[in-house]
Parts: sequence; structure tokens; C-alpha cells
Amino acid sequence: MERGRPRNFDRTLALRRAMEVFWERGYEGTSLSDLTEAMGIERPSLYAAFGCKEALFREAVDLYNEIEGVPAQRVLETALTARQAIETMLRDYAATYTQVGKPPGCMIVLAALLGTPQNKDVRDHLARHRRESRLALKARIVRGMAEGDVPQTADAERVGGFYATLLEGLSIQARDGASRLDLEAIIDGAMTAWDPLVACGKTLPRR
Amino acid sequence: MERGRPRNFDRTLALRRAMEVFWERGYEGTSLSDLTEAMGIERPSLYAAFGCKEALFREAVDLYNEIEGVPAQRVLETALTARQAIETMLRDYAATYTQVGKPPGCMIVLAALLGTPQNKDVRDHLARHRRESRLALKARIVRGMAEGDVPQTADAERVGGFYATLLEGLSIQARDGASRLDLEAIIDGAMTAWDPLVACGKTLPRR
DNA sequence: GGAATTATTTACTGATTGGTATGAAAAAGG
DNA sequence: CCTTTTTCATACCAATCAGTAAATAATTCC
Repeated sequence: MERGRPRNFDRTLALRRAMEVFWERGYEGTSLSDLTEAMGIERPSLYAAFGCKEALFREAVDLYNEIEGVPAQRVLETALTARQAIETMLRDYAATYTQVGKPPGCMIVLAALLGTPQNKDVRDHLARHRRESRLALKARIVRGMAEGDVPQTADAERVGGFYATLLEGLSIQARDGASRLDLEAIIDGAMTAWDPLVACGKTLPRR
Repeated sequence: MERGRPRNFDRTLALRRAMEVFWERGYEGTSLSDLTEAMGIERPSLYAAFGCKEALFREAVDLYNEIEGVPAQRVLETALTARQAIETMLRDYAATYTQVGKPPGCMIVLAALLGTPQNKDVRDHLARHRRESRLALKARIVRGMAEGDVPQTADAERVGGFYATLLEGLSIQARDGASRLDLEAIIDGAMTAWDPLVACGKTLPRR
């Protein structure tokens, strides 16, 4: 059984609030005072519950990934073809990047891109997340090639890199004020590239 | 004639050093101590020569744009066709994003993306630069339509948005360690999209 | 009820932030 | 030479940064 005074705030809710501030302002742009204010708790409570700023950020990233990332990533597995998978994933992300009442763009892409050398660990953490996303994208194309819905000629590395780059670009567009329809139009464009992209393969003529 | 003690350091060189630090660490990730150390001058000299941190940053952005941005943007005007213009621009940027001895990616894209509310002006400043780049891209497509090398059916907004998004994504790829060849491969992919992209026009079938 | 345990509040820490006051040093004009 | 003008280096400023010490308050176990 639990001993001592029970915590009198909702840890999960407080973490959610922290996530939103980090998502909006980034890791270094968010101060402890910003966090305690948004979470509705005092500083020592934050440290007791989450350890330190960096640990709180990592938990916030995990929560973000769970809420916003995993659902969009899941279709990568469930969709029947690689093309369907990637298009649906892109459109799902376009939706999450432009939700009203939430910061635009992807927290994992935006929240710790540049900064002081002493926060390199935080940036690397997000960079690893992005790397995994790229690998998942590429893996889905490889799977499509194995299952026959993507031509054997395709260069999975190139196709995956292309769509990963576009996806990360969408976060910046969203920060710059692009609407969901704007992002959808860009995705339309990217999807028209699918057929020639998977067709041309590794030996692409240059210029 | 000049009166008084002459300045004892090369202002342009100092600005260049400041640019490199801002480019590497971003606006908020760079402290005045970082700057004075990199510039080889003391704090009051910095303030006398540049005003304040934000003014110095804006000058650094201008310098960056002059050195890294303008040359790549120029081909947008000089190239004979819209397609040539955009492809060459993308490849020029891929080169600048991966120069050895310089920070990877684009300073204008990366250096002030998220942060505290009190630095909103700085972020808006870079956002305006990005907006102009997008408009220039779109304008080049419109020109191509007028000159006949791009079909009248094309949707300049969509095509421009697509390549602008990809270009901004390339900065993140570069920060994540992508080589010039990696970026070139992604650009290869993006250019295979050109024909279907300019062909399909505004009435694109959805899904 | 009392002891033990944990959370909360208040106030504080040393370090660092962007930005300056001050006076010495170095040049030019007369 | 001496005054004027500007820059330089040292030292400093209040504010904020992330993180804590200490005491009080609230709960459970016995």
C-alpha cells in the first residue's frame, strides 16, 4: 500500500501540459517557470515527479509520439500497399500538424533542432526518433517490393528518403502558417511522383 | 577625416564569425559569450559595432543570404526553363547545405524556428525570408508557363509549394547527417515528379 | 493517537543571461 | 604639445536560468 501524503495533481495531465509547451516553444525555449505555470504545480513537485528538465522533456516526447506519432505510423503497417501506406501516413500527419488548439508541425522534428552544445543529448534523442521514422518508411517500401505492389526496380532508399524529407518539410510549412489544405495540396504533388519514382530505380539519368 | 581611435578588429570578419555561430547553434542557442569568443572581441565592442544581439543576428542573416542564398537563388532567374531553374537551385542548395567546415543545412530555415515568445520578432524575420523564397519559386513557374516551357495546365502554387517544402526538408536531412550525395538522390526523386506534377494541374484526383 | 512517509510551499542557491558604466588607451586635429 | 574623439578592457548590473534546502502539511501504517 502507498505510504505518505498522496500527490495532489494529475501527473499525466501535467505531463500533457508540459508536452504542449515544449511542442510550442522547443526544449531550450521553454523555461522551468513556463513549465510549472502550464502544469499548475510548483518547482519541487515537478522535480519530484519527473527528475529534471531533460527527463521531463523525454517523457513529453514519448507522450507526443504515443498521441500524435504512433497513430500515423500505424497505417504504415496496416495499409495494403506501400503507396496507400505512405499516402495515408502523410495525410494523417498533415492533419496532426494543423490541429486547432495545438502547436503546428511535429514536435519531434521541431522542438530541438539547433541549440547550445550542452543540450546535444536532447537533440540527438530527437534525431534518433527521426531516423527511425525514415527507416520505417524505407522498410515499408521494401515490404511493398516483396509483396509485389512496388516494382523490383525501385530504389527503396531513394523513395523513402524523398518522402521522409517532404514529411519533415511539412512541419516547417505548418509553422509558417500553412493550412491543412495547403499541406494536402503538397502531398497531392508528392504522390503524383510515386509512379515515376518507383519505376526509375537506382540508375536514374542525371540532368 | 575620421576622428578618434580606429576600430581594432575587422568588422566584416567578426560578423562572419558571428554568422557561423548563429548558423550552428541558432539564435537562442548562441550566448553573447559564445559570440564574443568567436568574434575575438569584447562585449562593449560588439555592442558599439552592432547594437544588440538581435541586430547582430539580422546582419548575420543578411550576410548568410548574400553568401549562401543569393547565388543559389540567382539561377532561378538565369536558367532557361523553369525545370532547369528549380533543379539547379535545389542542387546548389544541396551543395551549400553540406559544405565541409560549415554548419549543415540552411541558417534561414533552422536558426530560429521555435523559441520563447519574446523572440517572436526574430522568428518572424526568418519566416518572411522563407516566404519570399517560396514566392520566388512559384513566380519562376508562372514565368515558365508564360514562356511556354511549362504547360498551361500546371498549378504554380502546388508545384512551388511542393519544391519549397522539399527544399526546407533538405535542411533537416543535412542536420541529421545526410551527405551531399544523399541530398542529390532525394532531389533526383523530386525531379522525376516534375512531368506528372506540371501536367496534372489543379484538378488533381484525390486518392 | 502516534510514528513514519511523502508532497507541498516558500525561499533560496550559484551560474548565466543580455546589456552597461567607467576609466584607461590610442589615435587625429589643432 | 594638448584637446577631442572614439575604442578598448575590466568590472559590473538586474533578471533569469535550472535546480534545492528546509520546514510544513497531509496521508497511511501500526
